[in-house]
Amino acid sequence: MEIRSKIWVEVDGEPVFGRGRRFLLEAIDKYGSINQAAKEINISYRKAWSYINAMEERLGIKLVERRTGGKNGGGTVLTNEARSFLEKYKKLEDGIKEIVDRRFKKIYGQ
Amino acid sequence: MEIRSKIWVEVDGEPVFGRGRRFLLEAIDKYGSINQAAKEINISYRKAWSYINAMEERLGIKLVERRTGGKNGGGTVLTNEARSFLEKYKKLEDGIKEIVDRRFKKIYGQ
DNA sequence: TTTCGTTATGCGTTTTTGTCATAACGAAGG
DNA sequence: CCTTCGTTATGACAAAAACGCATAACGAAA
Repeated sequence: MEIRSKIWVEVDGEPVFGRGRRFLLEAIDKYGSINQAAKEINISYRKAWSYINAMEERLGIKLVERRTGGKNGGGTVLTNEARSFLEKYKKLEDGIKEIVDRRFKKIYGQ
Repeated sequence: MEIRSKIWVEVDGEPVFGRGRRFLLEAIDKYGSINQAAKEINISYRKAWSYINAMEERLGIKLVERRTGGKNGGGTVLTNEARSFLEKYKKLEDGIKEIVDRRFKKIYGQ
């Protein structure tokens, strides 16, 4: 028996950002490609693409700069707004899991 | 933009108990009836029934005592094990939301 | 034996989620 | 000029999960 927790951001009651999308943006930042990022975190490109579109629409922020075609087929880089948003989310999330785990051990014991 | 959080218990990687099921058990305790409880928390009886079955199977604990037929058509009461489990979960959950909200205000607020 | 409000459950429908196939793009190199 | 390559971009179908309707069974009391 284990405890799990998650936190996420909503806009108008619709989920807009959580741990999965955090990993997606971080992977895009690392690889410069939605395609590679999706492989890294084990989701389909289609899904990654849908996530990004939904996030941008709901947040009203342009998160990525996409280039299609060209050398290496193109690519995608994070905007400064995306980096800033990501940082805030990381601050929010980091440490929560530890707090929850500690409580779990204390209450359920051993 | 608002923050949301949830915690839940898993067994073998399968979710087994969370806020919704907490409310369900509490409502059963209050009304002595799965049917009334389901109405109270706005889910179908079918769903409530499925939840209970899955919980009991995965936890390996008998959570409710069901009686069918008879005066008032029967009813359902919580077992002592269920009450004990519920108490632990409430201890675990209560306060987490406040911690998360405080962080959110601090990081995103004003 | 009728009534009543439960529990119990099969099954078709709807909604959501996931996956596959394929087009478009455009810089670089031949 | 045109082929190549690894991207981005989407439609359309498939699979899975969730939903909820319809109906049976139950048994104490009147």
